[in-house]
Amino acid sequence: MASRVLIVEDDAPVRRMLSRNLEAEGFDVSSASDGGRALAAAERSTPDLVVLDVAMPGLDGLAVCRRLREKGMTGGILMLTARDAVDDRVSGLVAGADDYVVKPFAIEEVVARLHALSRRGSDLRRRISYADITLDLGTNTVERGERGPIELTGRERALLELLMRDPRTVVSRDAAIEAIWQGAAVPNIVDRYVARLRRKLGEPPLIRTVRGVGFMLEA
Amino acid sequence: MASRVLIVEDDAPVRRMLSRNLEAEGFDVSSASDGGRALAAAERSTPDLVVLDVAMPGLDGLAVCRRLREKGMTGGILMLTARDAVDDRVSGLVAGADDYVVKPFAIEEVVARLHALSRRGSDLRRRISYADITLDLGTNTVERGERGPIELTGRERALLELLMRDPRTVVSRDAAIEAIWQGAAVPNIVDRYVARLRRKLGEPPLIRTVRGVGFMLEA
DNA sequence: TTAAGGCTTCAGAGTTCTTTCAGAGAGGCG
DNA sequence: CGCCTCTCTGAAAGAACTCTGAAGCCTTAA
Repeated sequence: MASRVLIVEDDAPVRRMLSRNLEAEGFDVSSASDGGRALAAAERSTPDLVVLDVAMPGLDGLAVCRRLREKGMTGGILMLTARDAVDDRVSGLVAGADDYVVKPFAIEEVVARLHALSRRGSDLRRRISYADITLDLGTNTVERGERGPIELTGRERALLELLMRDPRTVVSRDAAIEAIWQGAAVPNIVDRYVARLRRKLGEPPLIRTVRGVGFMLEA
Repeated sequence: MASRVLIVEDDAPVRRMLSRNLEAEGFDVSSASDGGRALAAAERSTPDLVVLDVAMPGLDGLAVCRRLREKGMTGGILMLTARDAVDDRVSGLVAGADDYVVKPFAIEEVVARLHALSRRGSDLRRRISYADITLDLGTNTVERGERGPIELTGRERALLELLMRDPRTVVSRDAAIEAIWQGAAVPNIVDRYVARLRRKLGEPPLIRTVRGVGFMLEA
């Protein structure tokens, strides 16, 4: 009952090194050299764990992570990020990663974290709260006070999560489009989703617009 | 303008070691030995940065972190977590921490991360103050003493910022028009916005007219 | 293949901000 | 005290920004 690990890493030597070591640790390893292949591989046989390099040509780690979660992958995802790229780590968690290791890494570190993730299993339900709302990242639902669960679509959840990560801090349309749409969208799309969130979240209003700047979460 | 750091750590030797080293690094250090005291200390003088041990008797680091954020603390929070406690790190970030260091840590690591956070924080949420007013450049709001937040429009904020950059220094209409309107406007526009700021900022008056010259900020 | 739901864009309505003007008000000087 | 200049303010037109309904496209599920 070995955990199946999928390694996604474009650098062949690193990939092989990981592969070798994780196999030696008793994991059932498969690997992919880019984002597209990773998604295909995950489609074929859902891995229990994924080791994902953030920086890759083509579909990058964040995008892969997002897609995996959208497809219902619930296992642990360990990101490999560049040193000091704090933003990567945060975006990684936003995209649905569970933990990360900074490159260059000690292989023991990766092994230890994977074991931890595997132990933790898939019963994890990450949630974030602010004021009287709680967003369940596992099920894309929000609870507000005593009100029953409100179901969100993928985009709605992504935007709400972005706002909840930094409450009382303005998020510009550009920043949101960068984070959620990878820069490819009309600014108005943010307004559209803010409107939907406002309607779904009900009263009293939580999302405040700061004219000329963007939107922010505030109780 | 040293960054004020609050250290929250129940283990006295570790706390003293941190305190000594961070002071040597030029931080303005205060410390607390448990969660309750930490919140009280943060209440008294809002720190720019917080170093927070996750594992503490009573109110633990995660709870403290959450409370601090709820209270509007916007500075960087660095968590100290136990090795292999992956859940702690993730929950820490979810609770609002900005980064973490694994125990046992090298003091250099802590110092480096704090500097990084201090740098990041300063351009994420910049604020400038003079007398009893504080202008939040991120949200275009002003707070005056105990009064609630006053929202400014883009032009109002630009003008107030200009005045606050050099308090007690006269800014001529031409200079203001040059800086804010790129030279394309009637001098009277400045009067118009000074009037609005005066009304919004209330009593006692802060913007003084220097007849024949311009305006200046003075308590 | 159809149906349903989500995603995105567009255009018009609604709201808020910006700018100008003109006249009232205040200050300084002979 | 009177005059002249500079400053202040209300009103209003115009510009900019935000919000929302509607419609088309795409993906997924049946």
